[in-house]
Amino acid sequence: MTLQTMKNEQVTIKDIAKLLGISTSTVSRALRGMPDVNPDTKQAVHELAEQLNYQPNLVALSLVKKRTKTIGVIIPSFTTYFYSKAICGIQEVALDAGYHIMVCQTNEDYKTEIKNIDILLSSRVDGFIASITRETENYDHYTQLIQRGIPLVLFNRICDLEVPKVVVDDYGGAYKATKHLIDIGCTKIAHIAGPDHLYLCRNRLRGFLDAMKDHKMKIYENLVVYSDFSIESGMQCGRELLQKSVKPDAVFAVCDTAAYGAMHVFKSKGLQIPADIAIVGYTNEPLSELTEPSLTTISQPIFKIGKTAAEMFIQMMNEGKEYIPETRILSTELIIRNSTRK
Amino acid sequence: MTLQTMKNEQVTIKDIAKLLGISTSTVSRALRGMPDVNPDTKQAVHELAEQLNYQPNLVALSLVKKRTKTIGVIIPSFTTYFYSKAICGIQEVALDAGYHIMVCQTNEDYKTEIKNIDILLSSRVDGFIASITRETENYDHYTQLIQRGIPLVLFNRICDLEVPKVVVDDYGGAYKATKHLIDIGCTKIAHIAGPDHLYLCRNRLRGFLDAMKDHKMKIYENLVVYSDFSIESGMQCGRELLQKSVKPDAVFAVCDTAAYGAMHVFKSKGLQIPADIAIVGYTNEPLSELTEPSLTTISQPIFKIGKTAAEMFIQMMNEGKEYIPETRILSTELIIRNSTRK
DNA sequence: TTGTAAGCGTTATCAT
DNA sequence: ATGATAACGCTTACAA
Repeated sequence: MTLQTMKNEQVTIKDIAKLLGISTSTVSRALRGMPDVNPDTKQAVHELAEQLNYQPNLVALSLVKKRTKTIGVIIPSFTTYFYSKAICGIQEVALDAGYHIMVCQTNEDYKTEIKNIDILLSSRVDGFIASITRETENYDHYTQLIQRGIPLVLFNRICDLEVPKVVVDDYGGAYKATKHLIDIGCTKIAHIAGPDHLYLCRNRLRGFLDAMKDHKMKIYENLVVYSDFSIESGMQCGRELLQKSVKPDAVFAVCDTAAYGAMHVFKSKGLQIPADIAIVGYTNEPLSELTEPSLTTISQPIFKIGKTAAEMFIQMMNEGKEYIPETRILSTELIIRNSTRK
Repeated sequence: MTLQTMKNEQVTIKDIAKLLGISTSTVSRALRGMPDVNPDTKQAVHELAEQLNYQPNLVALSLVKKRTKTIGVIIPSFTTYFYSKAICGIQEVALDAGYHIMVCQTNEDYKTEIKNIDILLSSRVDGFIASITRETENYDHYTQLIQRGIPLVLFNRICDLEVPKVVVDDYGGAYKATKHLIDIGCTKIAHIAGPDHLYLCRNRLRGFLDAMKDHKMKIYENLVVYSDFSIESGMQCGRELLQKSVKPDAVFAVCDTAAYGAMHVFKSKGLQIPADIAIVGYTNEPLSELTEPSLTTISQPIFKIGKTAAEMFIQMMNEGKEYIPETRILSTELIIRNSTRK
């Protein structure tokens, strides 16, 4: 019966030391491959560690090093494709760099956002990668992090703070989408916007408006309606638009899900897409290829957004105070599908 | 300038003790609301703690208590609706019980599954809630956990181990789905199955076959084709089915995503759904309501699955060796939509 | 009611 | 090249 089968407990550096009749410091040094340790000792330690299936106790390490190598990630929702995909990117980079992630969702609730930060803080995460809720208008909880010198990277849903950020070119994407609708001959173009105090939404709205202006299109102010990104609110917006005095012949939606909702309403009212009304979304979710008709959209490099955010986080950790916040803007691509192929 | 603004470091029990001129043990006791501590002292401690914004250091607590109050969660993929929703349920219960979760995805890769367990183990998670990959055929890594007395709860994708499990009534759901197709008059019913060594898939297949037998339907063996759950493989299966000598007039798919793929292929080949071919899926993803036609499906209480798994985990943690593994089978519901409304 | 001291698993600073 | 020892922040006997 070996040591490990005898007791349930994980093997520690002490066990190895005792078994080898040496001190824990020597074992520690050997394990970490430090110089100034006898090759024979080193080998013996490694062999025994292997044999006993020794796993360093990260909890103890965290306590002494005063850092947990854990990144707190705050997102609005797990079930939104964008965020689940972004997490993939974050985790890939994090694990490669020896970091773990701990993810909390806010459910778009400001209070929950604050609570999540607190929860993660008491777990002593080394810092945060976050996307703010659509409700958040007060950034004190984030400002406090900055003041306390706790690394913070914002992605996608950012706000006006002196921290590294990763976003896509929301303005440019929206501009491209709108121009595309103009190019195919639409004249009464509507926009299903998102929550107004998110930069992301304002930028997409600006891109829409500027594209319209630049191409001398008449802007119908009441053809801009507001959604909360969800399918349901997309449906609501679709219904709203159909009741306007000016009937739109195209819609640019702030995201694919809102577009799905609107599209569904249009079809159920007997409208032909794109003949009667063309639609463009934003994000390029996997299903956008399969909707009927398939959805023209702006694709975002979501995985890369996550990766970039994590890379910036780790750089920030490594460089400490020297690190100068930078905003990385990734580019988007117009994917033309049947919802705009007249 | 107060203590906390002076130094970046988090306030500790020592700081409070020093400031109050008492010992750390008293502070600790006061903070935890233990009896036998002078009400005045207790109040002073609480007030100062509040004022200094003291947050207990969970890392230190974990070290002394030899448990981290963290659950390792292993899922095939973040971006699959089912798992992201299940995580919501898990996290809700976990947070309420003072637990944190640390989620890793396997990407359906067996080696990654093993690696994830290792990673989480070195973080000293208290146990695991897991769904195995579709590749996993060897369960040694899980058996080792059990032997070491580390709590494990399996959900959805389970295997034959003596641990608590949460599943839906896969057999019954499949039976209901198939019977529905029979009821509406289909006679050549195909099944898009999933990876054969997942119980979940075998049970759905059995449910399908039994429903057919019980209703004296002719079973066309080569109308059972295998997918890997993805949209793409659903498309592949759809194409396959159309090439069979016997043309199916209905399909029961192992999951909604595979159904989406098949549906897309059928439509692109000019088939009318459900007139030419009816379709039923499994899971009831949010989008299944919006597909064209909307998808009849078996809805699963995903959030509840997650919650139940977490509840069982916590019960297991609390009861320790006394806990007797139990398998909770949640029921499903047939949601009839247009893909089967002839 | 409160304080002292040991311990959780590790690293780091001195000695030796 | 190696060993003691203190420290990380907290809990917990045991003393007082």
